[in-house]
Amino acid sequence: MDAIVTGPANLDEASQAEKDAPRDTGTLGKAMDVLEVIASSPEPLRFTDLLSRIDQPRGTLHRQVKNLIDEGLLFVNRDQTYELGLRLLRFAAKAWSRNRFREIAEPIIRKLHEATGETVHLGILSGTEVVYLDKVESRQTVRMHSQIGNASPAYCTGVGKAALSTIDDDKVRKLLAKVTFKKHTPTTLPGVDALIAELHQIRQAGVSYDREEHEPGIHCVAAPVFSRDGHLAAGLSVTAPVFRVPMVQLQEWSELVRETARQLSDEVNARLSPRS
Amino acid sequence: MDAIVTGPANLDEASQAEKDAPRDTGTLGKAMDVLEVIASSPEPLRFTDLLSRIDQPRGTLHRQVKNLIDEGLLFVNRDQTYELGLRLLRFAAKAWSRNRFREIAEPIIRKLHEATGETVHLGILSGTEVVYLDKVESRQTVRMHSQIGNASPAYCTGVGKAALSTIDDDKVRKLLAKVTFKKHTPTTLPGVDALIAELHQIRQAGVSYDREEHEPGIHCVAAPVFSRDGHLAAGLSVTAPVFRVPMVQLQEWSELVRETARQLSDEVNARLSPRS
DNA sequence: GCTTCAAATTCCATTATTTGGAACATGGTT
DNA sequence: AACCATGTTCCAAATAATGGAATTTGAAGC
Repeated sequence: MDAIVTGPANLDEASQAEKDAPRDTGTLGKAMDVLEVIASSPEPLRFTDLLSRIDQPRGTLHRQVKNLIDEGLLFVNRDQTYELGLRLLRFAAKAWSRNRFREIAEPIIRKLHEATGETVHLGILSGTEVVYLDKVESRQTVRMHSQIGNASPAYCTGVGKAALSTIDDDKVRKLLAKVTFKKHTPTTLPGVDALIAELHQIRQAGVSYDREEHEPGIHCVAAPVFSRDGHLAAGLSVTAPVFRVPMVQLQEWSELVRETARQLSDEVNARLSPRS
Repeated sequence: MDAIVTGPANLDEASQAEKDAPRDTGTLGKAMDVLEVIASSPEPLRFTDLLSRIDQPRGTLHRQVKNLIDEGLLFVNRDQTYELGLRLLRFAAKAWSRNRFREIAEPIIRKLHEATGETVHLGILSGTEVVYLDKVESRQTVRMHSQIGNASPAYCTGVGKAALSTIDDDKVRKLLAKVTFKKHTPTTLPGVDALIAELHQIRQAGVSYDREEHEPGIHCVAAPVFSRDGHLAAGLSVTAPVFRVPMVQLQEWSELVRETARQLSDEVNARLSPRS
């Protein structure tokens, strides 16, 4: 398959999305906005809560919600709060099992895990976020699945910065124009300028680091995956807790990580060819 | 949360869905049909393939597909075939991690796994299919995730038949009116009448068996999870290969499985109360 | 058991979006 | 170079979505 960067259209159009030109996906877009609000809310929402968060009249929103429910994309709890529906799970299972990029990457990231003994992530850029497509970790069966499919901001993760490094500066600026750089930890990058500066370093070094920028106590070394024509912005990383694995160790792994990512890039470009 | 049976609306309306009254979800419904066609196709589809499978004029379908792509629900490969988009993965990850039914069930199915040593599944009815919400299995890290979110027909799986047994006969008939009973193996039930007859036995016994009805060489014992007002039709099962675990062993486990399911039912009814 | 009030749901004339046929572009192949 | 299959754009007509207001529901207080 040959994944393309998804999310708010492709990179070129990404800027004029959001509020200015309200993303012309018509009725579908409005329905997805509802799903997005529900997905992003920490606590369950009732109808009135939705109403206050979405700029739509009662009747309209009500019908949209009803349609989403009828389609299995949303379900109603007994206490009249809403949750994402099971049909989304079903779709995602198919999306994942058929994703050729992930499939090609699997043996490669497994090897990287065996070499380092630490958790390895494979992530791909979707809009301004990184979605984790796969991971390999030591023991741990619990929370195993919850990680896959999770999205994190690109600007504060190793994989995210690696992925962004495959994109031109000005496109990165456009893409992240609407993103607020939330300070998750003391080392989180403060804004787009600092990020662009770091991307230059990443392009030179071929690896990126997350220096506890997203979660305190967790750092990682990552490297970008290049696809021939830039239709895919992705990266892989080795992640570890600071207390067990010092930065020096990550730096020692950097060459291995970069080489592994290069190998994956080659495989992807060979096997996800146009006209396979 | 307190999951309700999703899919083609609730059970009462399920019958008049599909073709007769073409499921009045308007534009959204048509968009989801496109996703469904792509999700259900074994091989990648190009635009013309889609066109032949969906009864829509060129221009219309083209705009629908474009909207789906802009929303990140679909992506285009370099060879112009379509796949489900990463945004679905992201939604599903949230849906799963927030699902309280699954959360409540986790320790319980884990215990069942420890007692039997075999694979345990937790499934919930969505339309006419069973979606696997969770599973616990022995070793195996590979393909771990692909199973979760997968859907199988309800009529030929242990969990599916258990879930259906919590629903009145006539509602089951309505629900399955449009389903074709595909003969996956020699023992697959031939039709709805045979199924209803078996559901009677299941209600009496409190457990259901999948006697290699879905996959040759695989059988299982399952039991239904009852929710107070029938807003949730689910089941759990212990699955094993025939060559290693004989039917007699499954029968010995039946009491344990039934008891475990009863325990889960109690927890669910206590903790997913209306007005939590 | 009755009243109250907020929340959810339904209704329908108006308005905006989707539709669909046909013309136009593209790019790979003979 | 011409062809053919596939993908893309356009716009008047048809259809579906909109949104304000009325109605129903149901939980908590009197």
